[in-house]
Amino acid sequence: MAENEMGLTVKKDEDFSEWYTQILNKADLSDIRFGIQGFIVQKPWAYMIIRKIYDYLEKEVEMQGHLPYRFPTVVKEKDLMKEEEHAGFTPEVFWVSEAGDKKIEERFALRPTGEAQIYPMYSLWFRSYRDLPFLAYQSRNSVFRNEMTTRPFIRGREFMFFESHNVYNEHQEALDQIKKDLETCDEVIKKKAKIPFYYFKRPQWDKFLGADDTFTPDTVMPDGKRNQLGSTHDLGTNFAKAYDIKIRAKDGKQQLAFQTCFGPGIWRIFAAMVGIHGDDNGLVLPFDFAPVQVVIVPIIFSKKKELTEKVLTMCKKLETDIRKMGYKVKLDDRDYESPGAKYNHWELKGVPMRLEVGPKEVDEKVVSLKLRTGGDKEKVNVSDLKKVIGSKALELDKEIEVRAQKYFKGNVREAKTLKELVKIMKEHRGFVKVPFCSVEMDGEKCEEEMKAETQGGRVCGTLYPKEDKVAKGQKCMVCGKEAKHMVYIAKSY
RNA sequence: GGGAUUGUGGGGUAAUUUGGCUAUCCUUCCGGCUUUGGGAGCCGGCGAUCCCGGUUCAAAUCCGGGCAGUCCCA
Repeated sequence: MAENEMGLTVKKDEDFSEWYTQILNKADLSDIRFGIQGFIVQKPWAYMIIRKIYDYLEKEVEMQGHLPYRFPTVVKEKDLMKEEEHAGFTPEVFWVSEAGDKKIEERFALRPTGEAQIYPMYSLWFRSYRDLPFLAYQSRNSVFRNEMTTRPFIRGREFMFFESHNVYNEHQEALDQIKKDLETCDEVIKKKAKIPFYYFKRPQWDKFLGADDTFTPDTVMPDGKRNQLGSTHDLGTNFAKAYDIKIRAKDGKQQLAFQTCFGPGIWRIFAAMVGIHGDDNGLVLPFDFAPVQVVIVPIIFSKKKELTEKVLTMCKKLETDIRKMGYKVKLDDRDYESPGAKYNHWELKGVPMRLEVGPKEVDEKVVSLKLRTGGDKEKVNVSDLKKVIGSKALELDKEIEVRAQKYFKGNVREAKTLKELVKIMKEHRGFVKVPFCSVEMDGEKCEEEMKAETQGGRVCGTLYPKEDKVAKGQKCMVCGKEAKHMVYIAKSY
């Protein structure tokens, strides 16, 4: 009877929007009642998962030689304006223009992404080709004055961010780094978080302003909308020109430095994990991301003291042993909740593995094990536990991965004509692969027409690094000219 | 950025149309008894009309403004 209030009351397939809102609340992931538009509180269960995403990313890029640093929370107006003058891009920001009751003469902004605050320093730091390459990153939040509808962890005015900003002598080094950024996304987002995605090269009209090329890992959410999980940019020497990042080359001449920047959207990755892996009972988490990996639920009886003692003694020993094995374990020995209530609670939170221990288990020296992804309860000998937790963790991860891949594949379709595309997007959304004339600037007008016809479909780009082949004689689905590329269309957040 | 809609205990709601008595019910939470192998039961208790202004004898209810949320569409 309490089911209606405590568990999820909608099915993910039937109303994803409502499901998403409910799970954020009921799994205790965020609190949207902070009271300033677009700013939310990340509660412990969410933040522990988010921190894990950071851990993996930081480890990956540090292995590539990136150094950590931390820039201030603010950025000078003059430096922001440079970005606009040279790249034509100024994000909407919050201005700091008063301190106490005094006006600040030269106002400054709460920082959006780091280019405008980092590159002026880079201009001071590098003098010689010997100073390069320079690879560094920071993990921190980003603030925009975003007037659009906000959605927790997907679009807000403040969000958790990660950015690397690299400087090179040669353009080839920049291109190599783009590939490494792709590998980083593969490693963390695909392999660890089990989120399938496409790596796109964005069309020229939709790249990061000031970049020569933009690449993005994009996935699709259960409501069929594209979720851009990050981006990496080949900046060429554009920003070096704007921010005066010059080095003395081997031959003695001054030259502009080449740059890349890479920014996985931490919250977007989190939102994808919640939305794609979760089910009608709650969160489903890959084993390594779970704040609690193994929960022990004792079956206890208030009337039978001795029996309860016996059960709890075994549970406490299990807890200690499992912790020693290196797993994050929790013994839920609350005596005022029924076992059923506990099962539902921890399933809502996405704990991967549950061990039940009652009098029967104590006598047989076993535990009953149940996986979050389903299947029957299994009895496991206590002496085999270490081995079994390890193998069950792999089994769970595999199951999550297979489900996610199947889901992703089911959200990719093909269309040859605009009419077909319109029909598909009306019914399914997701990614649709289509023949398209051009991803250079001359293709933009075809996108506009397609966007109007499909009510918001956008060209995500071409697959990278390996573009789809275009069959002979394929025509652009919009203008009918020869199709030079196969591109993917999707609506986005 | 466009449109729609909402704001009542921690969460979900009734009363709002037609202003009026002690603001309804469910749940959570707290205390007690009892119970525990898939969301137990009974008894008792705490707890609310988003903010500012206006109209009125009287405002959760009507009017104006603000703040915030949700949904649909770009």
